[in-house]
Amino acid sequence: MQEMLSQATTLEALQGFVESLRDVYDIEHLVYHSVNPKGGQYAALTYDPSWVERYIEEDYARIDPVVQSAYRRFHPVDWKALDWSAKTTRQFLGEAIDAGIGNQGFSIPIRGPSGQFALFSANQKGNDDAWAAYTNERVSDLILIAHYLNEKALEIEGSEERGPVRPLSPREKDTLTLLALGNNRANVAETLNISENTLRVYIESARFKLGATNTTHAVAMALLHGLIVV
Amino acid sequence: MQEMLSQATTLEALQGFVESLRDVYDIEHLVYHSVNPKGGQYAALTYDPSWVERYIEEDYARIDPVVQSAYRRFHPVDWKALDWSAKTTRQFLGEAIDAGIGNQGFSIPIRGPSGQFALFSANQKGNDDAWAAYTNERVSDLILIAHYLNEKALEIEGSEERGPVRPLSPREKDTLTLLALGNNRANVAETLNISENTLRVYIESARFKLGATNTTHAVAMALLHGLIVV
DNA sequence: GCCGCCCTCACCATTTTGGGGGAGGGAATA
DNA sequence: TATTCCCTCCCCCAAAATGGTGAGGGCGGC
Repeated sequence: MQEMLSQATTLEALQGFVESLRDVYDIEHLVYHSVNPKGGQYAALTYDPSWVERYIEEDYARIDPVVQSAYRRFHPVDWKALDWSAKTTRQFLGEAIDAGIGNQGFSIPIRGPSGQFALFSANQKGNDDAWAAYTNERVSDLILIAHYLNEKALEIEGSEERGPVRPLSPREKDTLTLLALGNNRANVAETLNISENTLRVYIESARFKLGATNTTHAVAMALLHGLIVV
Repeated sequence: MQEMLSQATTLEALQGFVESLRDVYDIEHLVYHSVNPKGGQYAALTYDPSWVERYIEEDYARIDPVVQSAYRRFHPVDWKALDWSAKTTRQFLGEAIDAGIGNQGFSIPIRGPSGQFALFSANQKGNDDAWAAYTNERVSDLILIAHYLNEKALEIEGSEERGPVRPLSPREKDTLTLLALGNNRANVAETLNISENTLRVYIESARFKLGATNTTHAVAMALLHGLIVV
């Protein structure tokens, strides 16, 4: 199976890979869904194309409780554990079921550097017990698949989503870190025991290196690039 | 093995688990190393305690090329592929080898929401070929272990590293997102087709919800909490 | 129906940032 | 040795952000 994946060099091939996986794993639907930072989405999945189109058209990722919940979790999420109570959520659920998505499912969140985020989901119709048995048996396999699939997808898409940036000097890192924590220039300068004038040089050079238009932008970019850790 | 892990309820038990894993996998050292956002670190590992102490004391995570490189990658990293040329890095390497760390190794980066980051590394002394054979055989197992180990560590530590925050309204998200991209208030207001005065209300209410002292802080917090996606 | 939250807009004084200069000493690298 | 960063400091002035306060309409939940 991994040999098959390693031969995939296009996103279309990934799509085919996911489809064949569905048969191997004897499940109705498998979905690899990459939510790129820039708002672009890519998916390799077994859903009905019309549902996919609608999902993207309506930007359902914003209300899809699976996406929203997985985005702030580490563990794989069983769909049963989600909150489906909100009105918009119930409506979304109704549409999804009409489109043939199973009532049982679980999703594995996958993260990369710079905020890359993807979901690998398996789902089908069925009762709770059967589903619990299935997930219990398959979860390790699916975690690994999620991992390799994401690795491959990033490789194909070109993982340099955010262009490379010049590394920051230690002082620049200190500066942006303290700014990210909510300090203003005066505070940061005091903390670092330097004059505010000096501090400004660091901020501006960091901004220049990052191609940022202002301090907020520079801090956001430094965080997203993993250049500073708060 | 997973049963053994599921019974671990303390960080000490995790330590024991990692030690027994080392024997099962016939390797010199295994290291689970969680780098918490706040700068706190936790590790379950098989290194010499004096090296661990020194590592923490000197804050070597800041210069350790394994940590630095893994932090901005998705794939597991083989230590051979790293850049060991910088002076401080070579010195660090010398100290590490003196402390008994193997010359061959690889590390699997693991990420959670809100910027949680951990590393699971395996290493030992040996030549390149033997190491390549070992990693090729074991990498899938180790990826899974890394996954479960991190899941368990977060569970034990309490994964609410950053206190919960009130959710942001759609307009607040829009606002912070556009600010994170480097727009100033005037631009954002124009983009959203609202007056700058209105925009300010969103910024301030977002700041209030997040407990942020200024816009930069609010944007940084929103990014780290996964409340906005840029 | 009331309460809370969201969306929208306004004004004014003050504080904070940004733009654009210049300058010296030190460390590292090519 | 020359060049390139890095760290440190200074000045002036314009532009932008912030703090505080007030206010109306809408929607959804209890």
